Amino acid sequence: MEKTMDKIVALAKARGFVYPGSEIYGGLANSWDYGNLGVELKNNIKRAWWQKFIQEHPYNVGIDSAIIMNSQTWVASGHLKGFSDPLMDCKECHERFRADEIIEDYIKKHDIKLESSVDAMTHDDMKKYIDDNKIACPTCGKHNFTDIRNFNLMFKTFQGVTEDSKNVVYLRPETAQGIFVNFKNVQRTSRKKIPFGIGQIGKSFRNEITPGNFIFRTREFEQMELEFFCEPDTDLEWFAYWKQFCIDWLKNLGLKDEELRVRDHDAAELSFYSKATTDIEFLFPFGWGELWGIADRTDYDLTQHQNLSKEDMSYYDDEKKIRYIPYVVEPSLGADRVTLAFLCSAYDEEEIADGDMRTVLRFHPAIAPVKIGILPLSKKLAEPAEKIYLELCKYYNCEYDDRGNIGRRYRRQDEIGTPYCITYDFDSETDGCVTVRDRDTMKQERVKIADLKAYFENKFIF
RNA sequence: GCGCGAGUGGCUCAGUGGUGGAGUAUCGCCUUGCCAAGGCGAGGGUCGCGGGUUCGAAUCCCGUCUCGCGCUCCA
Repeated sequence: MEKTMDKIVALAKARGFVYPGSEIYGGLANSWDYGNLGVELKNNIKRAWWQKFIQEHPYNVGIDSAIIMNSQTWVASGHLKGFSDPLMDCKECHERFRADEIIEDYIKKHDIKLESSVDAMTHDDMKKYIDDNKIACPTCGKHNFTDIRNFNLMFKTFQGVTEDSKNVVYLRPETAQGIFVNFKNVQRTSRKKIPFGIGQIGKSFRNEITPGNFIFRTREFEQMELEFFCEPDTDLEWFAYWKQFCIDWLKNLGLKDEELRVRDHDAAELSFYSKATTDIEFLFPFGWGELWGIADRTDYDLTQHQNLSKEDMSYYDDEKKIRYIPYVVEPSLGADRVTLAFLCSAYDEEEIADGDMRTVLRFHPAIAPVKIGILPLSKKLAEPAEKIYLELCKYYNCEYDDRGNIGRRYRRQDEIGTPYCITYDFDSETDGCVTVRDRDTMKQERVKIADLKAYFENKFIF
């Protein structure tokens, strides 16, 4: 079986997982909408994350912070500076470069010492320096660049009705900062002692120049982040702990060993704030892609906020009688890309009889958008079957379908990844039983209608 | 932003100057009664948009928009 993005994107659209965004207006590049099944799948995944990381984890609590924050937040976090790149194009060969990098390369090559650092230069300074020194295009060797334009990767907007620069605000590029600025609040109200963690699920926005690969990289995306606060010098132990915890979560929900790999960042790749970073990657049809970044952020963020806000971010340990700014280990997971990973992993085409193919999404029952399909064998049996549906959908997301023949309806449920189908047949009238068919084993079992709720009780937990 | 490619029912596509089609999907009826069956029928498209050439344009020409892929970015 060949698993391709084309097939998965087509199935996603055809069955209501994901549609192209704003389609009736010709679409909007790289925006996607979750459909009737997609929202169930994604919600189930988010719920599964919340359950293991917050609800069942004695150390952690959750919050939900605002998307638009005081802009000082982004000064402290470094985003206002670091997310902004001076870009220019070579008019000769149309390659695009970062002006600061071209200058850095040039001074390194010629062993020149600048009076001030490149970071301190304005765009005009950089342009002038490049022109004065006739720095050549690294690709074609000519010197004919466009002006430098600023690419800020944060979405900018205005709070209030006037477009006054004083009111400039940004859509958050990560959910983490909403946790850091609330560190004191949550610690106080939850009465947690260190070590403890604060988790959050929410949308973030980055004006990426190159998004792509379906919902893998989009400008608007959802994150599931945990910021775990611990004592300095215990960070590496917790780093290892969370790394394993994340891997276990993915595997328990059905991702396979051969689809996952763990990649540690080397020194050159590490972000300025991070002491250690590990990516958990998934093998998508287009190649390996990062799902989960686990970073040791040290005390960087809390220190930055303390310095800028003048608010004390330290924690006092009553038992050890020591005061410190906590270290932070951050497992950060992309909700959209992990949804895509589960979709890709679940996709299967199977030959069930000679030449008879079916497409199956083998979701773990816990994340399957529809848990039970209820299918009367004949339309004449619609009424009692509907009664079963109305009872079961109080507990599980169910779908009732009496259209077309029974085989077609089974296949349809297979295609959306429904783990169980209930068939009400003519015998049900007399023996009070229905047939429950398992998606993966294709085995059928007679179950008393009265026992159905209990029968499914433990099928959808993980 | 640059380069390449593509826009015709929900989907896949045919139609290359003369009254817009097929398969599939959807919906209805009949038949069947446990794995995409059969029959009959229905709905659904100003052919991305604008202009030009022509008696006549989905088709030729010009422009434009949108999408996809690649590149620079992914603190």
